Amino acid sequence: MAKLPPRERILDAAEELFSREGIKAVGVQAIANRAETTKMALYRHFTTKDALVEEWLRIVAADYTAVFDQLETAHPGDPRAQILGMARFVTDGLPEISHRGCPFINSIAELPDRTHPARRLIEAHKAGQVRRLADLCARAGLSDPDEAAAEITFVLEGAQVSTQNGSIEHAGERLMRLVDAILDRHSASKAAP
Amino acid sequence: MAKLPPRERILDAAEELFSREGIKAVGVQAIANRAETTKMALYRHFTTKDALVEEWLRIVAADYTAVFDQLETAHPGDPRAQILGMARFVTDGLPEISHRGCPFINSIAELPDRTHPARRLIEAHKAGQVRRLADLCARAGLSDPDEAAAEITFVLEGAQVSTQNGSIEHAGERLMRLVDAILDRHSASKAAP
DNA sequence: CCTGCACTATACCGATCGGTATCTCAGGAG
DNA sequence: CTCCTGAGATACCGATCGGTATAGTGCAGG
Repeated sequence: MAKLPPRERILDAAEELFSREGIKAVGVQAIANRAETTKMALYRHFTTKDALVEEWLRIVAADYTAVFDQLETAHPGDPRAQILGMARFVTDGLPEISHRGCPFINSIAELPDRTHPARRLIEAHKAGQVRRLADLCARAGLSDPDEAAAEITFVLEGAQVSTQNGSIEHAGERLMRLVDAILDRHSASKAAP
Repeated sequence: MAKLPPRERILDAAEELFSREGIKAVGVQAIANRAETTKMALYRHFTTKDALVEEWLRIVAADYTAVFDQLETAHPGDPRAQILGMARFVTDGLPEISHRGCPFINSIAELPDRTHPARRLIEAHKAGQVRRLADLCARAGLSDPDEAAAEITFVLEGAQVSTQNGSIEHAGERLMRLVDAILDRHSASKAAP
């Protein structure tokens, strides 16, 4: 078992602990322990705990963006398939996320200061996702792309929240059906007055 | 200006600070200060900080339940109006909640332990809300009440999350339109195959 | 007056927080 | 062999955490 370099081990440990326990609940010592290194080493790679939090969220955001990119190459010229692919990605992630929750939603709850770099990163990422979704909706010929993108965003977020608090059964399938219905409704709205 | 009794002042201070800063970010000393009393008085009324958190969430949950009750008396025998009233209530709360977020969603992010009393309270409350919503959907004659209630729950939660992270404009109106569309779709699904 | 009670004020407890200084020790250069 | 360098481990820093002990204060009822 070849160890990864210290920086990667620290980021892996941060990913695991932050997403499982929350940001404020996890101390840097715990991260260092799990990464099988020391606090000193951690502070050589990250100036402060906040910087580590920010870097962790940056990686998570990049992973989501990568899914968008991957869907674009998997379904070129088929924006509707890309949108449904994003919904499918969230659906597939629900069981794993179950009761742990979305890292962005959870983290923003612990970052009430809107000027905090990590929070700005989350907000910029979410805004980018919505913009990209609206672009896909426009390309899919929907009559009101902004509205459709907003509605789809609502249900994607809501499905994750409801899975976390355990209030909804079969959240995945319901999410898929609802996204499909939203797309249908915005496709037909111009044709059936 | 007649002061409220200490216990009420403490709960008011907890409401303000917990919902604004988060649970772990607020110390009992800060709550006591804002309530214009002392830590000692606080621990006379609440055995521990967790107990105060739980009591706060119990009150917030009761407020939500009271809205359901109030809508029932305002629109007796009109379940659809009650459902739309609930959506309107969330919509009207969005500007105030703006960037602060829903107390339940935020708190559950800081309570990863599912056996924690406060978390159990939140989960029980959310499950009750969904059950009540499904009951209204059934009374409104929708073909699949559980599905409709789940979908409405998704969008109510999602609208709050998206408002908090600032990614969606006009979230309120979009929420209302989407809930309306969901109700229409589940009303017509049996009549138009 | 006095007694009792609820509340306040303050000091303190051990633990832990984010962050840092110091100390140890391996290994290459001469 | 000595000397230097630099990374890793340890101890430590002040601050703050949740929670408590203790002494004082205002006010009711007898």
